[in-house]
Amino acid sequence: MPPVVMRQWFPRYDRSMSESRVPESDEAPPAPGQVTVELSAAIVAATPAGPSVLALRGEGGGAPGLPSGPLEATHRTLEAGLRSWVAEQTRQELGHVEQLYTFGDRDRTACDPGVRALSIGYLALVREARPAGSADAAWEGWYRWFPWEDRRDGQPAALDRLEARLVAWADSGATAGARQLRRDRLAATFGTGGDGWIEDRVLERYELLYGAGLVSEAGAPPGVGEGSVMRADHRRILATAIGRLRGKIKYRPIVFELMPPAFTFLQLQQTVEGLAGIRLHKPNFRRLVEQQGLVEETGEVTTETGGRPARLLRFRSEVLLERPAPGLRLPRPRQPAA
Amino acid sequence: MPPVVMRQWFPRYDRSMSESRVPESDEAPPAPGQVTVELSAAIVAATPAGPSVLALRGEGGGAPGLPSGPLEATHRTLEAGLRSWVAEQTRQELGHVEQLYTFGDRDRTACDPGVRALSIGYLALVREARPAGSADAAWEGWYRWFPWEDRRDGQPAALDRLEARLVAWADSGATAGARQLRRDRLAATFGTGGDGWIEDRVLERYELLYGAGLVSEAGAPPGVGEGSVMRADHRRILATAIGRLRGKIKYRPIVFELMPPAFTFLQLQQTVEGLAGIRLHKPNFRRLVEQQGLVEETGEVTTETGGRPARLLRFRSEVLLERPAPGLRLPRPRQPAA
DNA sequence: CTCCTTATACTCCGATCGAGTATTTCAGAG
DNA sequence: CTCTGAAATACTCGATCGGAGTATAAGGAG
Repeated sequence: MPPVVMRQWFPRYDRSMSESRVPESDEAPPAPGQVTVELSAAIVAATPAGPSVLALRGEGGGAPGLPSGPLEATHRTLEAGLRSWVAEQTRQELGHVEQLYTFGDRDRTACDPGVRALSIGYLALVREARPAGSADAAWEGWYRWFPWEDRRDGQPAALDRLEARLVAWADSGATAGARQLRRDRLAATFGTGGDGWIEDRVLERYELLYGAGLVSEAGAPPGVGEGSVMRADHRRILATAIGRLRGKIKYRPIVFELMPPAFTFLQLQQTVEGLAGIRLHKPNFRRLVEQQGLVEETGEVTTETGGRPARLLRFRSEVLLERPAPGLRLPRPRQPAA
Repeated sequence: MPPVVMRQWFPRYDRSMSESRVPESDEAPPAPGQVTVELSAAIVAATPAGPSVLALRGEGGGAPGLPSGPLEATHRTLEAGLRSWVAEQTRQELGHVEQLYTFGDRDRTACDPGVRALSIGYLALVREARPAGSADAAWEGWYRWFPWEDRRDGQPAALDRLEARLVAWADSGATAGARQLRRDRLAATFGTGGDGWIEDRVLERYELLYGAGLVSEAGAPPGVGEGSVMRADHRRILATAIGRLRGKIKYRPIVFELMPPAFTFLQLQQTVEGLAGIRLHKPNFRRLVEQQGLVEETGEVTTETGGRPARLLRFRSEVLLERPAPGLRLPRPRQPAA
């Protein structure tokens, strides 16, 4: 996968940055039997090269993580708590925010087993990937952590490597029944061989890879797994975020939360392609967006795109009131008739 | 709405019941600043008359609630904790279980404000609505709590009553801008007038009604709101469950988790209609199910349906591996050309 | 002026799906 | 035994959706 170039839709953005306070984790050590709650956000922005998330450098050379912090008594709502941590650690103005999932497996939190660590993951979308806001925060292409999820240029090499090892994993089941079960699960999540690939099932694929020991873990020697490592369960949260976003663009006009106020058809298409990790047919995508009434022309054009000047569009927020499910149905290659 | 008749697909089920232990809530009073976690399940079963949930009678004449209990240190995972509470309080064998949402607003928990009460809601599906398992548990049609959500026999009277009051609520906004915002939100969630009604948005509708003070609350005089009351935030969890289920049947074959091993087309259709709260076109539903390859014939027929004997079907679980999104697309009446 | 690049417009055609109608097959009443 | 009603099942029509391909327009660089 080519490195994500951080050219922005809005390259001219420039605002004074200020450093953020690192959360102090030594406020009160949790007593045994108690519950701690961590709020984490996968903050996503779109760039021409693909979607990016805001990652915080790990302390002391550790694995990077998502912006996060503990739930505190002062937070009126969970989302408010999340927003306050994000505001403190980054300089982003969050647009759409939604809760993803609450993780709480006892055996998957490496730390003190006497304390129950709940982790509530959130997805947040921002319109422009501003300068990260602190020296510890940086925008990174999200496929860095999920290289097998990017099928825009055909099946990625990472997936080629993984597939062989996944088959080996399936065949290493203890009993014949277990092997069949593993093969079935493999077929359902990875679609075996590229056809039948379902973009949404990011978390299911990650969990399968995790169970099969095929993703890198913090502390493991390099090369043993695919993709970069994240702190705690943050990579799992990111997988959930990607899956949710991929699923949701199909039935809600959520992509526009990632777009600047005015954009071209191709920019919109490339954003969707980046999110979904697949390529789309240009004329059909155009027609789809047009006839869905999701956008309207601003009247202006831009010549920044290279060839013929492109008309600029804006999102028609009225569709939220008009149409029932104004999403961008992703085309699925039609099966040849049986 | 006619009262839900508890005739079962499986009326012949008969197993010795045993009383369940009521959870002791006095194990250790939470200290200020601490976090408590309650796990609650909306357990859903399908009956010919419509979907039902298992409700626990409220103690001392209080409002009924969902099976639930606090997260404990012995629970390995959140789902395991939920299952153990459900096993203790009911006699149901849960099939599909999925996490819905974590609620944690400080101001919406009526009890001790010093303690943060998290509430993690789950959706669970069971194949047969067995006898409730304890004298305190009972199956209830879910539209009892959401009468405005049942559009199977046209727009329900409850919604008629509500609409007038919702418009009044919208028009009582402080500023012109607030009024427009309220009208827009109303249009988006309720579809104003019946067309544009989107089944999934159950929670959004409930939250709007809640905010407008139009749903019954515990302790309020009868008649002030529509629908029955539930303990704590359990009604909110149920709203989330209904919405999730309605959304999910469209892209995953989840209805079959509610069906007995063999069933007829009409039973399947009525189950879907009950869940979605709308009526479907019989021949088209048939064709849809057939050509989707979701079911296969068992070879047997049943005469219990009244007229011509109906063939019995079973779910083809293989489709989970074959097809990408094997859901039951719900038909949406086509708009007359503009 | 040529060529390259991108934007935009249009066509074809199979598959989908809403809507309606006709036919079969049983149970039970007369 | 026959009629009747209820439900199951089968078939048709036509609009539209949407995948795939191709053609044309309009700028910039050389």
